[in-house]
Amino acid sequence: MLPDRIPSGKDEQVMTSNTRVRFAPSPTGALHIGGAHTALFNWLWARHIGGSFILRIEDTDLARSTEEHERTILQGLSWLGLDWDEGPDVGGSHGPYRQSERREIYLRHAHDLVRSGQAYCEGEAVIFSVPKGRTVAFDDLVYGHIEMESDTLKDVVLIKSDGFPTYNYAVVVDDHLMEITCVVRGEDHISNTPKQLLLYQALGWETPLFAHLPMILGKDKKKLSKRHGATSVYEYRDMGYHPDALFNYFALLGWNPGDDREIFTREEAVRMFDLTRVTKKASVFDMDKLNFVNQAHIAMMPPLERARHTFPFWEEAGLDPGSRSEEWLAGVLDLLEGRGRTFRELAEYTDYFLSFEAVKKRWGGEDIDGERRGTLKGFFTAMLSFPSWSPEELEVMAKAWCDGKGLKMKDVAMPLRWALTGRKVSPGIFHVAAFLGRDEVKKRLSHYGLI
RNA sequence: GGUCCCAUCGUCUAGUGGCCUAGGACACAGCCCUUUCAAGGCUGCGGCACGGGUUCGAAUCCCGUUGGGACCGCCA
Repeated sequence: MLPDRIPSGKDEQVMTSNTRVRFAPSPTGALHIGGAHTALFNWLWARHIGGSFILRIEDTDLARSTEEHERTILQGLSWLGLDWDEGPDVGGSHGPYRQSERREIYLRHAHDLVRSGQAYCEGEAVIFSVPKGRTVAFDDLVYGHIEMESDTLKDVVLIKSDGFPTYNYAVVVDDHLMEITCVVRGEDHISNTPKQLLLYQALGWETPLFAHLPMILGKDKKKLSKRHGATSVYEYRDMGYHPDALFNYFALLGWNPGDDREIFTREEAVRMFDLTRVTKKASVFDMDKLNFVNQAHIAMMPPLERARHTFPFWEEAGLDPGSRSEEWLAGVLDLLEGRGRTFRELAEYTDYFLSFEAVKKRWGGEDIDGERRGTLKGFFTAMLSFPSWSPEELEVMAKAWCDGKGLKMKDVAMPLRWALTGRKVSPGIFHVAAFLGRDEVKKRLSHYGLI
């Protein structure tokens, strides 16, 4: 009754086309990390094997479900780059895809169970009587063989007093009717699986395959919650993470391609993904690693795209990137050469290109005494009248000038850095100067009385 | 409490009995590069939870202990 073969290797080609997996969120909040991770693995498997990815909304909790949350979840999935073949918004041949719209169906099958003596009514509720003395077993694609005695289970409420189905019941009815072939969900559902299996048997339905995914925990190894920081994918977007990077990082939580590759594109992940390579141990969400992955993705994206992603963060910082061309903005970011782990940092690290005001707020021209000021004036004046304005030639010129005066490069580079950026760190300062242009550099140096 | 699951560096992991004096990545430390900070390169730190078996041989198989997690809701 339980298909005990798992699709792998050459068999994949045969079984593929009708593979159907689903992500079934409850619209009681934003799309959080755990949900996104589960959705991602379902999507990855569907796309890898050429099957269908179905989205189903489990809105049977009247008190907490809202349309607003449903919209947010759908948008969150889209932001992550996950698309679905059937769902509440796009429809499909196995709808409706909202449980609140399938009440007749749940009621019908519940009554069948009552009629056949496998369930009983208690007030308005319908309850499944768990058969005694049965060993319920299944072969999880990730966790292997799992079995449990039915005697350890309590009867299962099927229909609540409000007429809505419970999770454990609705999930069985829907997965069957929607012809889901493999249920991929969080490991917290392993304990629920036996009672669902009993329901499949009572209804006379074939069971799908199951693949449970390891949980994602916080740094303290406890279930991820607000205490651990951002938990919804939108918070990551707002902090300046690229969806491809979050995608890449999520894919690495509980799975790896089998070689040493850690940075990959969506397409590469689809090609390499395999449910049978999913690990069993719960993993800790590590911001350091996410930052690294995000930095890697920012580094490999096309300059113009990088600029487009940074745009809103410049605006948020009160700057006016719209006054510049996209090419110019992309050029600014090119100067960063790998600096910055998030788009937010990219914007922050380049604010002085868009506004001298930001520089003035950070540095008032202090720490330069009279004697040094005189020396610097000499250099900056020479620099501003130097025929070439290419960063390389400016650097050569500066080096020669310093050598002639017995000075170190940093003796002139650091004051220039402060005057141009208002910071003690920046990309190569002659590259900054070159990009800013001779006039702007002159304006800033003159403001600080350095020419 | 009952049931189920898990257990390799701080973190993510490779590893399916000999290729492992355990490999990679992040983080951390140091060095190189250098006008600063990154990036890049190199080096280092650091792990098979513990105890029994099985075996010529165990991170890998079995049992137990310990630790962690999940479920046991008319939440999902």
